[in-house]
Amino acid sequence: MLKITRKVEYALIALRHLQQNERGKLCSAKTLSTEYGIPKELLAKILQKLSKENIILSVKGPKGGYKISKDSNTINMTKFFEIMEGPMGIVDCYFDSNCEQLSGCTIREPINRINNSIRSMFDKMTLADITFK
Amino acid sequence: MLKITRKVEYALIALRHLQQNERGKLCSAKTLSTEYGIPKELLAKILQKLSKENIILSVKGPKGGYKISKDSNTINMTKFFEIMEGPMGIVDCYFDSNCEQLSGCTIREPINRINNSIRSMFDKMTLADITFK
DNA sequence: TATAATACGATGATTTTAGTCGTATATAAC
DNA sequence: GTTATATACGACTAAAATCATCGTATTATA
Repeated sequence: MLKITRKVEYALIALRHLQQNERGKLCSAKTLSTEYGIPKELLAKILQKLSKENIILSVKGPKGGYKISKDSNTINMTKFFEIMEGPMGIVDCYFDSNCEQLSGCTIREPINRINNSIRSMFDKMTLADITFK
Repeated sequence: MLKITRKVEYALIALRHLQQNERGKLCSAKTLSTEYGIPKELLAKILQKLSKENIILSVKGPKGGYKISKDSNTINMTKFFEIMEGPMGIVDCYFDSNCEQLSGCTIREPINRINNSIRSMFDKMTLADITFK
């Protein structure tokens, strides 16, 4: 419980690498995959998602690959997690609420408070805090 | 990702009920189960665990059941989560580390910082914050 | 002695997460 | 223009975690 997924982990590893890479230099999914022992196809899809969201930039063809984009610094961790995994909340009932507590949920408020605390914590944390420091 | 489990959810609902119950009055697993629409056997096991950890007190036999213990106020959420689910961390490599990053994990430190932030947040939060307020 | 409760381990089902495969598209180099 | 190497993307399979059930033992009340 309260875990981040491998997808997020892999994304952070890749982003850190690209972030610290020489400016403008491209790095392919294959390179990253072999360097960090991450399944290639899986990493590829992760990089594609990051690219789609303009966190990284992609170049196709031989000698192609990815590099970090300027946007990456401005993104906070809440947004990053939601890009990678969809809506973030410690319980599901915030998004797809088909929860059927017979007599009304008694822990909604306290759960809400926990949730807000976590979100506000990640709001204040930028992607660069993870990929640089 | 970053979700609490149903087990924890059910525990909190049950604890809140017991907390707000008349002092000394017992409440059975069956009662709680039907009142909140929680699978009986599952809830039973959760209550047994809480009892084993002295968060609640159990009485066997007909007219038996559970009631809140005094200890429950002194427990923080980090401890509570760990009682319910074992070691708490946003990644596994803190406990059973058989992680095989070929060239050393590059995100260990930042992940650590996130982890500490979450833990310290839950350290400051008591079970009573959830079951009372 | 029958009944209603907790105690607990084993097993099965479901859901989520992780990983793979196949195919299309773009582009550099020859 | 053909080949090789890269990204793009959707469908599928595998593995793991979570959720739930079952069976049986124990305890204590009436």
